[in-house]
Amino acid sequence: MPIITLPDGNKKSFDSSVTVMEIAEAIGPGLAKATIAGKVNGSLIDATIPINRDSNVHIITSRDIEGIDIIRHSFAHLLGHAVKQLYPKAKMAIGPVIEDGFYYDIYYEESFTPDDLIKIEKRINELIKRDYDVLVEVVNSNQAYEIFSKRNEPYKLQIIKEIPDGEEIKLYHHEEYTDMCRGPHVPNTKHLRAFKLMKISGAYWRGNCNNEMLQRIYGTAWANTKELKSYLNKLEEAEKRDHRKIAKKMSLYHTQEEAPGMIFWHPNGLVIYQVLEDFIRNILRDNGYKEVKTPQAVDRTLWEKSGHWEKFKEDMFTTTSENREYAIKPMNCPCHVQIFNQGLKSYKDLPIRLAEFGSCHRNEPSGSLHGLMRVRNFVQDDAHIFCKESQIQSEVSNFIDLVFNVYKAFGFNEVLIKLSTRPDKRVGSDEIWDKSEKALSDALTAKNLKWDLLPGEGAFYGPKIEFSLKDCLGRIWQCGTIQVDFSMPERLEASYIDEGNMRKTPVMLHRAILGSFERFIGILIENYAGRFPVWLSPIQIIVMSITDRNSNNCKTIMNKLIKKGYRTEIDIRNEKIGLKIREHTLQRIPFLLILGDKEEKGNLISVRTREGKELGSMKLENFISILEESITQKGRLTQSINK
RNA sequence: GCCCUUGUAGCUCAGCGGUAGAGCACUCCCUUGGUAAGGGAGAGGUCCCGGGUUCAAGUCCCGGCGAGGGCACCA
Repeated sequence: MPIITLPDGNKKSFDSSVTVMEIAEAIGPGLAKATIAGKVNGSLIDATIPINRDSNVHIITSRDIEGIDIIRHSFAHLLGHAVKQLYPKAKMAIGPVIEDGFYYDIYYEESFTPDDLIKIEKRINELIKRDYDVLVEVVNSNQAYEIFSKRNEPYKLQIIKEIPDGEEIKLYHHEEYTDMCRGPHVPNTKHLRAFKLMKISGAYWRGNCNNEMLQRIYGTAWANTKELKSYLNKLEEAEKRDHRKIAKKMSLYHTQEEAPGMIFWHPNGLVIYQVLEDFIRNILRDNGYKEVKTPQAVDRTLWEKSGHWEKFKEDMFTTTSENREYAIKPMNCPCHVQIFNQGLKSYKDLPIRLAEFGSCHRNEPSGSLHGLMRVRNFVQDDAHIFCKESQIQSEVSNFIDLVFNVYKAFGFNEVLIKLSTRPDKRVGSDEIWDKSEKALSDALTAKNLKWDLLPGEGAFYGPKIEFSLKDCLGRIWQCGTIQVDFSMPERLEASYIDEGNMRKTPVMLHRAILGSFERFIGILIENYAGRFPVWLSPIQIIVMSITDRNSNNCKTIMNKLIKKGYRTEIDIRNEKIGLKIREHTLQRIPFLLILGDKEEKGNLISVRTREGKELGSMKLENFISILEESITQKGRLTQSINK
């Protein structure tokens, strides 16, 4: 006699065990029709599985987030149903839910092409129309093993082998197709309507590159076609923000075959780069850092000492001279230790903070290169803090504040924080790792920040905090970082004299705020869709003439602005003002000045913004104060004259 | 590095066995026009590189290189 309590507090009692679907039917046929699954005492359950005990039940429909996830998960099965009909020899591996959709990893001898995708999509649509019931069956692992042996699904068998004995396994029958899953799933395919297969790619079985490569089919799925359409629209819009496309249009940089993964910065792009560098340089100076510059190529023995050679020799560019082998530096830290090592240091000198905008080369795998986001030659706003153990906490804490202050200037509203702990392949004792991991997590906890733990993802010399930002398609890129390193100073024989006149090894903190300029600029381009805040804008002002008569006046105004340090260009072509406005608006220049006879006579300028707002005629001084205001504001998220 | 896709004019792309195309940009001419495209003419291509198939190859096949999307990697 289960008594069911609904979210609104209403109680219903039933004579015998009851399913979520039956509860929904008891409430109303509309709800029953919409029922996807239930949340019983907090855990999700299939709509057709009986409940025997008194329970709190929440009926899940496509309006719940859980409901959409269930739809996506069931779509993965439906994809399996279609694939096995079209390609009976395919072996199904795993088909989980991901953000916005699902995928299925499949082994199949021939490779799937985009044409196959269309075929599969068509078959799914045919299956959908049958509105068949999805049947759940609970079995034990022996039964499951037998079933998937018969069905000749080796990957499923491998998964079953890893499920502890005695644990129940749920099978979901989609007509003749059977899949295995924790569930829950939709009770009927009528809930599966809005989907699109998106792409195929390779994926290693179990994510291990020593295993065979499977074919992964990605799909997106939604509660209804309206949501699907709006998602596809959003995607299309997001793709327009792609930094590679915008950078080409704005002539920020280019790459070419002869230098894969390396950037040819054009004048426009270098402006952004230099503004950022100056910005950071000032911040470092104000925060007790000293800037240094170290060699580009260093003898291999130093990298052997630091431990990089052993782990990364394949990933470094090397060069030789007179029988000596050099590595083009992949990072600055060993060189900074060399600077620290010059002269005897006292505990009174610590912390010593050495910063460098050092150009580094890493021979990244070709498949990982991605526009500005992942390159083989980059410059970080890198610095290393040499300090005593007792100073770690405050250094880390101050650094976190610094990162957030800097990021605020760009107006980012989503910074992801991750703490990565000891990897399998590492140097240093467990005791040291315990200490460093604790130092980092304590600093984060003390600031009340939300962060994710990534076990095993730390650097080989120490744990790290990462500050990541998202690109236009939601891909996550690490930018800022702080890493504790007890090992490298020791390996490279750094030391200081402590209070007791003893030689001690300092702790080293590796840290970067922006990370690589390349990546950070990539993120900025996508974040602003190329409409840089005025302080970063490659060209801040374009001065345009109405007719040839106004050319000289344009030049005069331009020169005045350039003299004051504003990045200004002129357009005195024999073209109509409408065309000039269009072109420079598309070039995302924040301020467009229009100079005609009227302005010349009144000693005025006419100002228009790239957002299409006409600010009217004004004196140059007035315009400069508007300019100053927007430059000072940087990219902070407050009201702007441009918004 | 692995899997799939892809590489044609400065840019965006069409052509997919039979003498290289469009729009925009560019050059020249006309137009001096007031807040997102004025008009006309012209010039521009070892169709990524190297092999092969064919009477004939941007077009089909193989190999390389680059790029795009994933996977793996990421000091």
